[in-house]
Amino acid sequence: MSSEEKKRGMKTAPSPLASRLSPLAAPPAILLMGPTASGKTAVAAALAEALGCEIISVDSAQIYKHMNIGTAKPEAELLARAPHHLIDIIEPHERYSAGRFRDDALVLMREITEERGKIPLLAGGTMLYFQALTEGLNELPEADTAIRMMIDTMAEESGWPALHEQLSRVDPQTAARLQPNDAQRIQRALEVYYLTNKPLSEFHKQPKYVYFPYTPIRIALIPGDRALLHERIAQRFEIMLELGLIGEVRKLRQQYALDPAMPSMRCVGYRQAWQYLDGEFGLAALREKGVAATRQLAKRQLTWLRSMRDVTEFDCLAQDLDDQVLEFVRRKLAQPAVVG
RNA sequence: GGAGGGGUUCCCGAGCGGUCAAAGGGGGCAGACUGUAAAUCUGUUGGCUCAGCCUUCGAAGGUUCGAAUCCUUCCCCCUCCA
Repeated sequence: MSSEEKKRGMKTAPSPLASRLSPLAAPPAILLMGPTASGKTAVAAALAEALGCEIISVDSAQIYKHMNIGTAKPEAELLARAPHHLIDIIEPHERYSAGRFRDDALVLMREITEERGKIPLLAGGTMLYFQALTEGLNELPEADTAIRMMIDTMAEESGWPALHEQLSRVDPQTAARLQPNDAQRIQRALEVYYLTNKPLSEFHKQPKYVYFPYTPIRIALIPGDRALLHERIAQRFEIMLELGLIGEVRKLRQQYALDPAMPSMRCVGYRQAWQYLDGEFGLAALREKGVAATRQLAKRQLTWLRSMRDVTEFDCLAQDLDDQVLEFVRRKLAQPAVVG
C-alpha cells in the first residue's frame, strides 16, 4: 500500500542479511573496467592472486561456449588458477541480456562475500552490464523471440521508418528520442508495447530499484596513447588469425544452426570472419575490417568510461600497471567502507 | 616502340568551365546508450585571427572574368598491340 511496500515488492534480489547490516558494513567489490586490449585479464589475475578475489567476467562475448579465440578468453591455465564466473555459460545460438547479467552477478557476489568471505572482482569491457549492475534497471519484460520475429517481418515489408511512425502513435516520447532507422531500439520499444500494452517511456518513469549492497572500488584502464592501443589491437587480431579464428568460426557454423543476425555472430571478429567465409572479401580485408571493428569497439568503451563517476584511472600502457592497481586497491581496502 | 585508360582531400571513389573545400563509401575523432550492447544509432572530418580569408584535385606552364574540370609539356601507374 505505501510506496515503500510497493518498492519492496519490486525487489529483484532481496537479501535479508544485507539489509540487516549497516551501510558502513557494505562489503567491497572491485570493478575493473577498460576497453578491449587494455590488459584487464592480466590485472584481474594479479589482483585475484594477491587478494584472493573471485573474478566475475563482465563480458557479453565471453559468455559463449566454444567462442574462445575471437573473444580473447583467458587461457585454461589461468582459469584454473583464478576462478572466473560468467564465462562459457550459454551456447552460441542462445541469447543473454543485461538483466540476466545483473541477476547472475548479484547472486554470485552474495555467494562470494557471504559464503566464502572473499572479495568479488568484476572485470570486463561491457559497460552496459556494469551500469545495469550498479545503477539498476527498470522493471521491463524480457525479450520475446516470437514478437521480434514479427517485428522483423514488418520491417522487411515496410521499413523501419514506418515502424518508427507506428511507435510514435503508441509511445511518442520514446519515438521522439529515437532515429527512424534505429532498428534495434525501435524494435525493443515496440516489443515492450506489444507485450504489456504500455509504452516503454511509462516504464522508464517508474523509479528504478537499485540494489547494490557493496562498496564499489571502480578502476578504469585507459590508454595514455590511443595510437599505441591501436597497435596493440592490430597485433592481437593478427594473433587471433594465427591461432585459427577462421577455423573456429567455420566449426561453429558446422556445429550450430547459426545465422549472422545472432548476437554471438555479430561479435567483433566473428562477424567479419563469417563474411570472409561467405566469400564477401579476402583475407586482407578481413584483417582490415576486423581490426577496425575492434578499434571502434574500444572507442565506444572509452566513451562510456568518460561518462562514469567515481572511477580511478590508470594508464593501461604503464609498465608496472599490475603493481599500481594492486597498491591502489590495498589502500582502498584499508579505508573504512563508506557507502555514498 | 605503337594504341588506349588513369593520377582527386587519410584511403577508395564521384565530379568534367562558375552553384567545389569538392558527392558517396571507408577509416579517424566526438557523442548517445535501461533486458540484442563486441550491439544499435548520431554528429563531425584541409587550415586560420572562421557570416571572411588562405592552401588543396600528379608537376610546371597556358587559355579564360573564372579551371579539379579546356590546351601544352613533363613525371608516374594500368591495359592492350608489338
